Amino acid sequence: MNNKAILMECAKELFYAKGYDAVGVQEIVERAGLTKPTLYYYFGSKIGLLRTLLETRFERYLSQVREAAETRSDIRETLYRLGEISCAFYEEDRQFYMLMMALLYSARENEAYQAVRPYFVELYESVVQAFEREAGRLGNMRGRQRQFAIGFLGTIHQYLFLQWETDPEEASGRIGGEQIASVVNQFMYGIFT
Amino acid sequence: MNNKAILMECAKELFYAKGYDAVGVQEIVERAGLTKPTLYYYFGSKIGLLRTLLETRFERYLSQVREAAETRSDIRETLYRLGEISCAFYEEDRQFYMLMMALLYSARENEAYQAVRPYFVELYESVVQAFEREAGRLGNMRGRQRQFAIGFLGTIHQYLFLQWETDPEEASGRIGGEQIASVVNQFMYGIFT
DNA sequence: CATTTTGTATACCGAACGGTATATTAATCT
DNA sequence: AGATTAATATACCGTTCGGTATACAAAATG
Repeated sequence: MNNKAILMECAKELFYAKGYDAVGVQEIVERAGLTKPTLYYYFGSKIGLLRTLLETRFERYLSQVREAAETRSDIRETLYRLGEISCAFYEEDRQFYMLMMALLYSARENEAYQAVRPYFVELYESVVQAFEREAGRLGNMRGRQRQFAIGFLGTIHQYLFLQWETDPEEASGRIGGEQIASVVNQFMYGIFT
Repeated sequence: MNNKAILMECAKELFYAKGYDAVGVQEIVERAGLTKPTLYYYFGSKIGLLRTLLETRFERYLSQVREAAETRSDIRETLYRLGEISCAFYEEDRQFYMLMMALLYSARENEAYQAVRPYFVELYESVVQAFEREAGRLGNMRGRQRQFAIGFLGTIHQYLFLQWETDPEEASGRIGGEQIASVVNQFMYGIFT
């Protein structure tokens, strides 16, 4: 790993553990075994570091979501695929996933929030699109695609959040396909399944 | 309002807007038109201020939830009541509600997170209890009460989150009973209703 | 080989951080 | 009235904040 990558990794760990605002630039470079000018050389600013981190890590997930949402298939299939992708993203780096969520829920004025927001807006819009493609087939959706999209993403996330509260370290193995199917099922058909 | 209450109100507004860590004690007292020793006289520390704020605002909501969760009735009725209470809590002070969520999603090491966590644990456990009381009647729940509880709270919250993203200011009126019923319905019976 | 570009470090900036020692005023109690 | 307590302010503490001016070494480029 080169110094740029080291800085991003250290920053991610610290942002996750202490929160973006609470982490000092000094702290990041100390963990990386480097000095401040090096960080400023690569990223220009603290928020620049975060932005680079988001760009390199979130974009791949987002493109997978886009593809799944655009692929014309059964809604259940689509939702399952979206669940699968999201779980994989979570498992790839739990810290990063939870950091994203923390940033999403941080204050509006906060520049860290403003940095993640566009990514979540696009994520959300992709999922809305998936539901909209189904609107024709599901006669009773009557403009509730937005509610469904945010509800679905929320359900998936709640599941991962529970998973993580139970076992923050990656002790347990991968999340099984049946589990994803169970969550998708619950979302689609409710709790009496 | 006495100075203690003024300080809490100002702190809440700032914590909501900028995040707990990003707000300085100086900033709070300036907005309140007071000085630091006054704040430290009442709360002892910055985190003490937050703790007092949580205690005075969250406890009431929590006791309502407890009561609703313990009241023996139809599960649908119970969920509706919980939705109602949560919406009321949200509408009573949207800033405070969103601040709570932001704190819940902040980093584990963060003392602000540690301050809110117990409240959410109790909230969660109350709802688990409500589902557990129904376990006998719902034969197919087989130990999924925890998943349902967090799923339900998540669904309600996602709905409020959408509501707030759409209209952060309290421009629109109260959330209607049918809307709550619709969300509870979606949770219970899925999206094909 | 000379020059430019890339990458890294030392040492510093003013500002803001959370918190406090001390003093003073206003209200309460004896 | 005198003593005590509650409530507020002035002025300060050492530390850390994000960021930078400058210098220097290594590597790429002509």
